[in-house]
Amino acid sequence: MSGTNRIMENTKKAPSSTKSRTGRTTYHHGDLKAQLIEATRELVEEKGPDHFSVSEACRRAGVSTAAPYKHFKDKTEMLREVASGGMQRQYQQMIDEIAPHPPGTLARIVALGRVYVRFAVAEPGVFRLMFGLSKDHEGDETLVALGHGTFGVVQREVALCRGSDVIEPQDEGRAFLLWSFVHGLSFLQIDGKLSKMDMPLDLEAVLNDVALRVMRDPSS
Amino acid sequence: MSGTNRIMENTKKAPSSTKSRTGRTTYHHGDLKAQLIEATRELVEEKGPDHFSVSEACRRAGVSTAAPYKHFKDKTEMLREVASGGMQRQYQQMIDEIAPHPPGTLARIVALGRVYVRFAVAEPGVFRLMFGLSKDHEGDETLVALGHGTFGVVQREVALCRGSDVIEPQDEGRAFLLWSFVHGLSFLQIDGKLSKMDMPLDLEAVLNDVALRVMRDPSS
DNA sequence: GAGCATATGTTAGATGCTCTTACTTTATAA
DNA sequence: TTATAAAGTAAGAGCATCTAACATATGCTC
Repeated sequence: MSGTNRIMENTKKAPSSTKSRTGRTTYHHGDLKAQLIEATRELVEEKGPDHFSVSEACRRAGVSTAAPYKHFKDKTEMLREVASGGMQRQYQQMIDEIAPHPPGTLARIVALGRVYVRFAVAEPGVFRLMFGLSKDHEGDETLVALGHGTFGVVQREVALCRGSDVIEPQDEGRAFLLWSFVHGLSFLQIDGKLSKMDMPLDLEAVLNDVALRVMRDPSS
Repeated sequence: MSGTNRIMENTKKAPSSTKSRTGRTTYHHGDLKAQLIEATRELVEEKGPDHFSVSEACRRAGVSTAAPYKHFKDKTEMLREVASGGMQRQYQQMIDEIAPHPPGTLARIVALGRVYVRFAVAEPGVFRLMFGLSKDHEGDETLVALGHGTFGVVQREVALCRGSDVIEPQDEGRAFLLWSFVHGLSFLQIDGKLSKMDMPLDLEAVLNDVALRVMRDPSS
């Protein structure tokens, strides 16, 4: 009588049931890959990208430490999944944030910067993963494509702000200045340099100031 | 080659002789702490701050893996020493680079930015250590003090550029904008984001552009 | 000098991590 | 029913950090 082991209740197909992270009743997990990615994301936020450990993620998902290697090549691939998810989330937030403002206005430029910095502050671990240790995922096509997509939005908005539908070199230059600035601001913020320097930050004011300075004709 | 003086002079006692990193003839090393810091610095550059290992540094210095713990509390203290050294080097480079230019000129502002970015590109590992993983050395007074010193130079130069000897809020604001920008530019550069975006960088041009935009009166 | 205290090495090992190999269990579909 | 693939486990190799106990050189006091 072989088939009547522990899964008495599952008479039909009824694949792995439980989704609770702790109490698993069946041999197969059912949703391990997604849960490992989520556990990785949480741990990256809690401990930082450097101190994330596969073992800890396994503990949280309630599986052995060997289990992830059926779903991921190695530790860096798990991190890459989280980075990729972050890129997509950041992109979507940008799209959502500029939507309410009329095209071609400074408000849209400011909105892009706001999303960038807020994302970094809200998810510093993932942000650091996305832009920090490039060694682990420098050749990843997906991430590069996502980065291009996001930066493309910035370039388009800068061109629109100038009243043009096509992106020209000056737009790329301005977009680059904006990117550099919010990128630096984000890192200074999440690394606590500003608080250490006793520099309170009025984000909206600074973003407006920078947007104005960058978008203005330099020869005036 | 300072610090090895006593060894040669003292003919009688003749303590640890060799300074070659590999072949040690005596039980005691003679200059282990300094050599461990240097090995750490090299490894941080070669493998990045995250992939530095104490064992590897020990191998390079030719000592057992337990030896460092007579000189450093733990791994992070070794890294902190390297970070501290980097801060001092960066500070000195700034002082040297602005010296040739007349006080109160934009050229000095540009020079500060040039040092910042060039340092990051020349020593990306140490730079990342200085500004990246704050978790390991966020409470270090020495590093905070060094940071204050460096940023103080920027503030002073900005005020001078305005024609004032005293630093006022507007100077702090401008210094902060400059810092954010070169900080972001540095990270984008060393993380290879610019090359991936097919964005060649004319550092001098960009620094001049930014210095002008930031130092200019925003209400013009 | 002699002898002790201290500084600075060593070896051995506890513990934790990543990742591999070999094996077991379950789901699917012919 | 049964072959096969998918998805888990256990065990362990290899490397890491760090501690403890021990060994040796240096420096200080006499």
